Amino acid sequence: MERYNFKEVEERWQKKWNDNKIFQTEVDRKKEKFYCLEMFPYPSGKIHMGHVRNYTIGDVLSRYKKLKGFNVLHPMGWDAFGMPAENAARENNLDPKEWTNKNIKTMKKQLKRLGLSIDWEREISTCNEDYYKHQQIFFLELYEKGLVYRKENYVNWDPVDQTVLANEQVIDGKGWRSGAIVERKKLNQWFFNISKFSQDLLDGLNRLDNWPNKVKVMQQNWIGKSFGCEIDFKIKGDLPVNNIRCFTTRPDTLFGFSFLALSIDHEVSKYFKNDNKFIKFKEECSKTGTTEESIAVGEKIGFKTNLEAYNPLNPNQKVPVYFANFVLMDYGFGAVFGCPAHDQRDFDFAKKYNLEIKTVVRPKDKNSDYKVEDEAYSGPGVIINSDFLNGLEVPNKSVSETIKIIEKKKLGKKKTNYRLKDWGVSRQRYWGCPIPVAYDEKGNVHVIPKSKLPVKLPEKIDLSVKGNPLDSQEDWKNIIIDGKKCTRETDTLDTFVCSSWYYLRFCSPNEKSYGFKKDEIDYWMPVDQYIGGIEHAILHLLYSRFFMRAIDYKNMKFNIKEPFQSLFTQGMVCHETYKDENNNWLSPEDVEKINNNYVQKNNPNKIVKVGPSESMSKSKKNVIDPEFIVNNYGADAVRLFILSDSPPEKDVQWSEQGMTSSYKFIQKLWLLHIDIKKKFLSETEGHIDLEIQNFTNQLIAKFTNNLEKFNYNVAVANMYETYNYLIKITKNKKNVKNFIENYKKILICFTPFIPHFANECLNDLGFYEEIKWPQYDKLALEKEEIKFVIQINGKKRDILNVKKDIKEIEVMQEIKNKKILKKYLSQKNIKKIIFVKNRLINILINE
RNA sequence: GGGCGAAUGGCGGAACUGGUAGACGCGUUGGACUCAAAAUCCAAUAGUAGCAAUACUGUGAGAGUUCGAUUCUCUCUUUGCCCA
Repeated sequence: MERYNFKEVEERWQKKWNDNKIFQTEVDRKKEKFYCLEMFPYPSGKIHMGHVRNYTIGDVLSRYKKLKGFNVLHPMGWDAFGMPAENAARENNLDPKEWTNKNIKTMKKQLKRLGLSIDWEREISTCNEDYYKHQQIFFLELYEKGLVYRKENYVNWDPVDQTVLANEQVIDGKGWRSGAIVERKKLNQWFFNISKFSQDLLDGLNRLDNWPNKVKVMQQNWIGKSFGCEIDFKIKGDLPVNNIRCFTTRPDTLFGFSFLALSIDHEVSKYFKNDNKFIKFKEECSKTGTTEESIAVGEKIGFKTNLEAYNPLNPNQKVPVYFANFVLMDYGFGAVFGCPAHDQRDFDFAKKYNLEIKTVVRPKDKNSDYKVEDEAYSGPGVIINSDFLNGLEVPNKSVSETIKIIEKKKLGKKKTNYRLKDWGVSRQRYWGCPIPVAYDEKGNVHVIPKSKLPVKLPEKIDLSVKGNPLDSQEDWKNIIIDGKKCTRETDTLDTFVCSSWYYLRFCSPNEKSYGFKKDEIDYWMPVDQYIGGIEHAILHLLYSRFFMRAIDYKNMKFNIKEPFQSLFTQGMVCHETYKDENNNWLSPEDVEKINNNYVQKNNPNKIVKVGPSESMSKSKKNVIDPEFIVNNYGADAVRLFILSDSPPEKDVQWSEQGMTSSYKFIQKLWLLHIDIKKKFLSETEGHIDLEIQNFTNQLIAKFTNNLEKFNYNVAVANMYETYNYLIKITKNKKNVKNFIENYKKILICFTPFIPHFANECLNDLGFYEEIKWPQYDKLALEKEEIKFVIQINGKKRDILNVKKDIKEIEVMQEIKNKKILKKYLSQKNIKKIIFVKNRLINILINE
């Protein structure tokens, strides 16, 4: 029997698509566009199963939309700057550029082998000068518009590697690479003024109807809008300080006030700069990281000043003023009032320094004797022990009423606060986009003129030095601007900047003068469907939303504000984890299943411990190499399997059996195809078979619906159902004139999933014209005969095959003839009959 | 601690708007083919009882609304993710 040679067929079709430039796209204003974008990969070496899943989901959608007649833009590129390249280069004494480009070459070949419908003419790579040149122009434009600025800020500093770490590189307070305890250090850094758009970014979420609610909620929390009030506290002491301004969201707890805490960077600190004890305290503080978590978990320490603050609502009360390590300058005004009874951090602090803990809120189910004892109470309740605030409901009434009183007494005013902070974009790294500025000897900023862009990265660098390699590139660093000796900025841009506008570049990938062409943006944008992992729910997606606004700000006049119309977040690919007797991870390749026991392949006496299924990761060795799978089973089979077992938004469990069954399914489809072709292709004389016509019509309806709703796993199930049906009728039916016509429609439905196979079969039937998504007949869906359910007292007792639109009386007639129902209905009183047209009848009787 | 989601056979999962629960796949069991195995094909497969027709139970637990609830409401349990 002829076997289906997936390798030969798939490579032939891929060549054909490539040679005929099938997926190349141009602006065509007569056609409706569809921009399908998957998050572009980091070129780490080889593609992994997560990529296969992500890009297959996007490919099914792109192919479907193309068949529906849309002008589909489906591009691909590389998020090519970043630390792994620098690290790999350092370890292996390579050039990061060479390393990256080699990986891109490999991965591109692997992606092509999957048969993705990508317009490779639009390929971009963020580490190319013709990409980052435009990014530098954007940077300067944002600088001119006042959306970029420089300020001193704290960073996580690894004292061993002499480098700055991102928050996620700090693990348990230690550097991920060196293991050194991370310090807080102040550095001059560049910032994007994203917080300027806080409200706009928040408002924009309301218009994103096709985003998962989860992601919108996460962004909303990240932006963190809160209402509160700023209050001026009067200060007594021997320093020239009269007032300290605080921000608080809980002014209603002012009567529980027992200390005032300042950030060590608060301007009051200038009076202590020569105080040795304070200097020591500052050093202590620098040992805590900068993340909100490390501050919450870490020990709270304070430095008592000789100042005292008056309670604005109770001028008889005076409390001490401290510097404290849990107050950051970024929040409010770097000063908070402490109410230990109702804030855990304040509580910890008060316990340590023996400060008063005064309860001013009681839970609703407690009486006014309630006292906070072991931990702070921050829940809802009623105000107590607070003079004129007593009895107010916490938090809704109490906060707003207190603010009113404070405003009336002119002690402070209502204020909206956002948690979202400006985006620090400076990275002390080589392998990133250079920031196009320089500094003169006095430290003044000079921008590099646009005509001198791009500022290219120096080619031959010494990566073995500690810290940022660019710092030691003297010949690159020193330049003359306007006759002045200047030094280049040696920090490079956060790679999130590169990915914040790549979706725009795809619209005009070859435009030389600017990052994109406005009229092409107007045609292609927004991205109609964006697909990627949930891990980018906040940063990347928020930065992209910001960038769109920042570019538009003051000049561009985009038609749209939001870059991504719809967002789909796909689940991860998981696999069981294996360990040997010494708890070393084992790869699935080294594990074998014999008689329901897992053993090591080369050593069947050694038992393997099977752990839970977790997302594939190199460190746990539970990875399956897509290249190996594609070579063994073919691209179509992999595409089919990766979509078949779970809904795309959920995690999928990799299974060898599942993979094999997808492979076998395609082989079976091929045998079926040969049978159908033999039996029905030359059939021009026979009859028109209504059954297959109905089946096909229903299938198209189901398939269309499932594709529209991303129910790809259900669509795959529809494919199996179709096979089961076709195999049956191919045997039983003969002389059917319309068999092939319907079969062709079915094959077209299959093309988004298994494009090589389905196109091959269509050609094999002599079908060479451009394929279009088949239409279905809505009226024909409502069949003549329907299944009608008979319920007695709400329980299903029988199913009748009846004609459509049957009347209640007719159903009752039918029922009377049914033996089974007689035993339920004879000599019983019918209380009530519920008749639902074309569905069921429910007869209620007395038992 | 807060927010959001999830819970359906041995497993992954399906079920349109409240109307036949378990589609489809995997696994398992039995059979055919074979000297044998693999592959392939056929059949069965929620549980309990029964030779069977069939009956009863059943969508995490408990209540509620309804003629009827996997679906809607409330309470609880477990669990995942994000934030702290």
